[in-house]
Amino acid sequence: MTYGMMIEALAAPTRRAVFERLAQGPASVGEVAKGLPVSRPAVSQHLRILKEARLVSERREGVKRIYAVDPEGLAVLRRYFDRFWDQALDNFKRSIEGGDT
Amino acid sequence: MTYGMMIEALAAPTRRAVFERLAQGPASVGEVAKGLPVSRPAVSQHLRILKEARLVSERREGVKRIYAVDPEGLAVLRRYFDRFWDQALDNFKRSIEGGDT
DNA sequence: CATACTGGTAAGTGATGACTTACGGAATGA
DNA sequence: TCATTCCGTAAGTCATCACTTACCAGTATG
Repeated sequence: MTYGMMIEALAAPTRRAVFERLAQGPASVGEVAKGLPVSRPAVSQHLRILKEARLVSERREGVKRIYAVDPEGLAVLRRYFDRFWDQALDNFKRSIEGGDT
Repeated sequence: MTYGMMIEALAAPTRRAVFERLAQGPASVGEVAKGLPVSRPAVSQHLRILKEARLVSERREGVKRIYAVDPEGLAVLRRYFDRFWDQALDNFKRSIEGGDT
């Protein structure tokens, strides 16, 4: 069910923006907040959700906390959609072959 | 921005269940509703969202409406995640190569 | 110690959204 | 035409959630 949390995490536009920012490269909370039209606490809350969903990881560096996307989490999501992709192609093929006996 | 609508569409658990049911094969509204713990109108509303997001397509068959997943929509989502996958691998490589001089 | 950064947490608010029941409307079969 | 089956839509409700401001804790630097 972990992919469920991931999809829900990426559903909120602002949170998706946070994630896409981190995809460009690791950043601190303040750095992410600077590029977004929301407050820093809002970003902090979004990062918590993303971290719980295993989409980003946190690394402490002195007084800062550096967040980065977690490749393993992304892999889970990719596998999820790949599965449906295969099923969809299967169904599509079957429907063409007129197999609705 | 169409992938945004898609992710938001798949965020709701019930709606994701509707989509996953259709991934197994096309079905009518009633058939989908029969396998879920929600009312038929609820399923109907979910299907509308999924259709607007281009994740499913509708085909009229007599008095019935057959819904099926739209492979093109799925392709858009896959491309979206593939892009981040590539970026994530790039960042990962860079971080290993100790490039934080 | 005092100050200035960092950032997580609490509490409150306004909006969104996922449901329900009730209804209407189109196609089939007698 | 009448009844039946299929389904979308309207309206209302309850919960969730994304955001704000205010506050507090930890780490450097004078």
